[in-house]
Amino acid sequence: MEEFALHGFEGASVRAICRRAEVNVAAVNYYFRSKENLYREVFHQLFEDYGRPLESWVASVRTAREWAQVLRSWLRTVLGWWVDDRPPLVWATRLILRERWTSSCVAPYLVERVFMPFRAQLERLVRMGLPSRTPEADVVLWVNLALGQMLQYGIQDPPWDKVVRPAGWDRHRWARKVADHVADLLLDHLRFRGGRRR
Amino acid sequence: MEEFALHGFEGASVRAICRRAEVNVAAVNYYFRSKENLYREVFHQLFEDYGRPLESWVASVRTAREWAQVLRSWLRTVLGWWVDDRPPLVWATRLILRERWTSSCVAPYLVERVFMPFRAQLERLVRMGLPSRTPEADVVLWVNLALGQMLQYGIQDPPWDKVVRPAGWDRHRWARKVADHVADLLLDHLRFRGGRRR
DNA sequence: GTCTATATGCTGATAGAC
DNA sequence: GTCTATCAGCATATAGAC
Repeated sequence: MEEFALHGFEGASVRAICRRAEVNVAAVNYYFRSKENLYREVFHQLFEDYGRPLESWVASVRTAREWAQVLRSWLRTVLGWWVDDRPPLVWATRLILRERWTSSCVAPYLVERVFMPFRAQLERLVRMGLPSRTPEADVVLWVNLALGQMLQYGIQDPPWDKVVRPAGWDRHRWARKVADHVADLLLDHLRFRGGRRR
Repeated sequence: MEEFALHGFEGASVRAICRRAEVNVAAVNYYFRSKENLYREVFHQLFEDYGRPLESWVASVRTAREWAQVLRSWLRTVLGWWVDDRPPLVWATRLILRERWTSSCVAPYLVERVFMPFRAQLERLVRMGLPSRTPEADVVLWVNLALGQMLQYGIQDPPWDKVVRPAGWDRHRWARKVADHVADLLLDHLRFRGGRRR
């Protein structure tokens, strides 16, 4: 996972992976048949339950008060994941960002099974704050407003860390500030209209 | 430029570049001394004047009305660049996004000489809408809210294009919608307080 | 199953003919 | 300046000994 996250699919070498795993170089091809299959396996293991723990929060919303709380907590938690620089979260973030801008064979899996369901959670929360006949486009605008911030703050390595965060703020304190800013914005422009079953 | 934009620094091969340029493989090392120097040259040529044409807009703001207009035009124009899929803009976007998440030797140049000045334009516009003693952090929040959208919509290749834009919207019409949404948001929460000389 | 040795191919860089 | 041939090194994958 770490080798792929640091160097990408092409940049990571089977030799380096085997050296770090303390196995011989033939092991990858013996157990996985190819480097590509190993890469797929990494994604399945890393992303199988991505976003799953938050699903119950969204499903439990009943009142306007709960809606506001869950929306804020969801943004705080998820942004917290994206700025986390410890394994395995940092590997997941790096791999998503890599696949987003240079897609490989796993990109369809990542979009369909990981990103779309994850995104659907926020979409559902946003829909609760808009009239029932709101066009799809307006929902997407608000969802992407928030998701754009995830992208922005995922990976804060030099020299780009200077660009993303003011001096004197550590990543976690800043992530909370950003999440609250986005939450305030959403709560300011949306109004709870009751949780609708899909 | 295109080879580096499509495959990255490591993925692009000197042979492929020379084939496409219809020169022999020794030419790169003869003229540039190394592949890395060629890469640097690509960045200098591509980014020397990035964002320059918009600087005069920002400098010309005098009234609240002009401020609102320039802010909106700036966002529309820049987002238009980021969703543009024609050379050389699409190469520039791809290279920025690559360098953002897997930095190489040119990243410091890109941050200092390209991204920071570009970002400073928006920062100046945002500052015009906030009280003079507003903490740095609040300015960064608003600037990044907008810049996060650029990232989000830069490169809309499958399968990620489904994630970013509702069905039935072409990229340019959608980019305008997004820019206006962000502009409305900023104009809603900020108020022109006079352009201050820096 | 585990490992070494090797096959085959591509990489960036360069020596030397023209 | 331009080009071909070649170098040394690394890549994935695999054959075959143990």
